[in-house]
Amino acid sequence: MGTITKALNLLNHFTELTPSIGLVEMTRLSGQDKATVHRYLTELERNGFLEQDSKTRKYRLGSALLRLSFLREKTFPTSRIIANRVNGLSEELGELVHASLLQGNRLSPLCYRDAGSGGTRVYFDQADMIPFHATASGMAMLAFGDKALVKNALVEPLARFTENTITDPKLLLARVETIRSAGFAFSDQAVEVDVSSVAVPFYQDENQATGAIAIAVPVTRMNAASQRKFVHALWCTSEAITKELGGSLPAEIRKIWHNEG
Amino acid sequence: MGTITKALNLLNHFTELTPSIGLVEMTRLSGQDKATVHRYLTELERNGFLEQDSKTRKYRLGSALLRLSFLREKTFPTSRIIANRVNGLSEELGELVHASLLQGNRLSPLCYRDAGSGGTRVYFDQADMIPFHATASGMAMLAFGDKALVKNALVEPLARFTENTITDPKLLLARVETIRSAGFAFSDQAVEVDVSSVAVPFYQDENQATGAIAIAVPVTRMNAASQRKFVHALWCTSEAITKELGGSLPAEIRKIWHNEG
DNA sequence: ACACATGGTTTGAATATCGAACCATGAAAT
DNA sequence: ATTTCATGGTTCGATATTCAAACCATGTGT
Repeated sequence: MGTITKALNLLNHFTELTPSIGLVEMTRLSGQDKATVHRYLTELERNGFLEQDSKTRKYRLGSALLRLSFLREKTFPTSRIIANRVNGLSEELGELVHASLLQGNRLSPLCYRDAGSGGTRVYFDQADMIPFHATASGMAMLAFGDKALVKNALVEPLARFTENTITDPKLLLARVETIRSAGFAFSDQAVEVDVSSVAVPFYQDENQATGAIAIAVPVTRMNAASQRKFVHALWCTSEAITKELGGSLPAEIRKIWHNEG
Repeated sequence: MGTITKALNLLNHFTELTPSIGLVEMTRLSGQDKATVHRYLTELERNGFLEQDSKTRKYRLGSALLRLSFLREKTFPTSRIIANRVNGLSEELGELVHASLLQGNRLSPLCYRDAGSGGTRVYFDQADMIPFHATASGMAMLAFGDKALVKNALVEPLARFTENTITDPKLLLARVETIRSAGFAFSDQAVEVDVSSVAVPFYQDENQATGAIAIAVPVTRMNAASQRKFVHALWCTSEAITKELGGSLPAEIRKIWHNEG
């Protein structure tokens, strides 16, 4: 692991709950030496990736990120494309729809839209990390993303969120296989009681999935018929997103989706 | 200059016109060795700061930037705060208002809003770099930002855009002094014929300006009376932005603005 | 088949990074 | 006022990473 990776990893310690971090705290979080961390932090700051509060001396994410994110979105509008489709689907179905993007071993929410059907809404927290083994989106990534993801998901014991969370690695692998042949991922109250989801992957190229789009509903609204409807809608939307992103569905995926549809 | 800075600088070569760059091209642009650049690029890619097109093998800005930008904006909503004020001011005056942020030696546009009064609009290009010596915003940064900016602005010869562009370093320094005592920056057709602007800085702390907010109008609508109106409006808006960003106006600035207002 | 450009990899030599120990400052506590 | 603790920040010799030149592999147009 090179210097650049180590430095950039510091940025991942900023979260919604800890938006600014001091030097010593960051050394604790990263497990590296204080002098090293300090050099990294100041160098990141000089480049606008961090800012330092002049009073508390704590560091926070910097405005260079805004500029580069803007530019990326202007020249390669992933976010806009996906958000449009998410909104469209949510409106069409009247349910909560959300999309997440994979980066490395991290799956993070990109956008969501709740049409607010019937008053019951599902909580969904943005800009945080999504656990792979307990969500439909995460399972979709394990099944259709880079093969290495599965191994990586098992290095740590699987956290339990509810009674339904899969914590046995063997069961998880079996579930991944099921999902692969079904062409969609599903999760029943595995991260939160009363919430069921289905998810499908989308592609930026024709190899591995780069993200997933999911529908989450109160468990009372999920049955065989509604699930079929949701999955079909997701398949269509994913195909549209994939096309707009300049990717294409892998042959085996296309086969499943079109035969079952 | 450390490794991190050199690697991060590669990101700055992506522009709206060159949104994806290959290895050799990047070597040329950065002036560094090919092996080095390749290591940097792959390491940036592994962290999601770049993505590589699977066909052309070119690199483009990655989605980690979206995630981090999102998080920054959620925990420290610079962009939202400024955009709100820009919109408000533009609506109030019916003129084009824009804001830019300083990062290092780079001034880049953050947002703009043209209320579209009278059909005449001013062209404004986002996500690019703003020249310091030829714009009101840039001059505001030279006058009220980090003192080192002025030196840095003079290392290269001053590019000429129109007949009115200041290209003589001595004249530039004199102009900076004028602006400092006036409390606002102005520019008359220095970057584009027929466009006049006024600009004032805003602050995230109480030392140096971190950005500028400006009004650009067709030269026919700029006279002593309208300029006074624009400057006054900018002062109020900057004070509001500065406060919302958690900063405060330096004593000497406050004195000028309140006495003249 | 050939030249040429691209992406990517290897090598010893050079250089920048690492990290233990150190300094400086400020806030509580005695 | 002095001590203590925690913080941010700096120094410097050992060492691990980066550098740059040469090389390989692949694809493309002639």
